[in-house]
Amino acid sequence: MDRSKKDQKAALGGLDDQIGFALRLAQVAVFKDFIAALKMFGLRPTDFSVLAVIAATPGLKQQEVGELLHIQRPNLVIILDQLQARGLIMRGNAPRDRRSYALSLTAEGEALLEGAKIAQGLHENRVDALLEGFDKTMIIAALKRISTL
Amino acid sequence: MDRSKKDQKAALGGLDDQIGFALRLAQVAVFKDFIAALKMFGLRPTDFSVLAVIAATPGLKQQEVGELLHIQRPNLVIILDQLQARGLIMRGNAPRDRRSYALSLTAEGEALLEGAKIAQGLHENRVDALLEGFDKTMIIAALKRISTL
DNA sequence: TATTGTTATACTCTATAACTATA
DNA sequence: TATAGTTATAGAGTATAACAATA
Repeated sequence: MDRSKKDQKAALGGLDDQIGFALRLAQVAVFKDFIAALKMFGLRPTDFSVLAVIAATPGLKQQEVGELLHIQRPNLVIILDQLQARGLIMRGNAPRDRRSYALSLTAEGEALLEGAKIAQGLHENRVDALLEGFDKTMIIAALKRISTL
Repeated sequence: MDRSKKDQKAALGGLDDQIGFALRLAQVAVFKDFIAALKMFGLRPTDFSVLAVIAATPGLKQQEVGELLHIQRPNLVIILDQLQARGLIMRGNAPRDRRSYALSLTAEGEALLEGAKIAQGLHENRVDALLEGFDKTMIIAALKRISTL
């Protein structure tokens, strides 16, 4: 171990051995890159995830989307308003419940999501390149386990 | 693989294979537990990290603390104001630069940090318990690597 | 001129209470 | 009485510009 690394470790007072500290720094770095990757589509990470979930299961209600992505219902309303104003999603009639909407993507939404997914793949490749020598599948499994805390 | 897990995977539209999505959920879960662990000390994660860094290297300037923890200088001012108002830190005179302060913990700050570090250890143990079967050292190494993105 | 700490401010995210229309 | 979506709002956390004191 070289001197500069030892010094940094001392300077952080044991912080860099904390899983939470390491998680936060990693998450900030990955989101920074992901946000940049989505910028040309006018999407934020949350927008992307909402579109992806609706595309995977058309007909979903707002509450169901919120539960899947851990987005509070009031906050999801704003996000969907914006996506709808851009013509990316539709709030269709739900089969037998006039309180809720059946969400779906427009053709434009499908097209944009397809492009965004390519950008997301390139972003993921950049992360993968850094993880050479690590078992990414195992890392994601560990992260999912941690999420159950 | 059982049916419910397959369904969930489909419903998330591939999102749960994204490193960023997994990172975010894990970070939220860990911070939720960490925030709860620190609550009885009246500290937030950021307060804890600031105290830990100052304790590790007394005499640090505000800017140096900000660089170590990725906290913008204006935001750090507020945090230090609060810690100082509680009598946990001191803004001493810097040796040969009257623009900056030499930061240090008060005796009270040292005592509080010691207690908080114990709580942090218990928190870390809870995470470790979940990670049985995983190589935590390798996971943290991977997270640090990801942070260089 | 450049830097340290500061003030003011704004923007995003997230969280909660209360309303409406339906069930 | 409960639920889905909505509105309004409040609280974190984070970001930038500009100023005073000092280098």
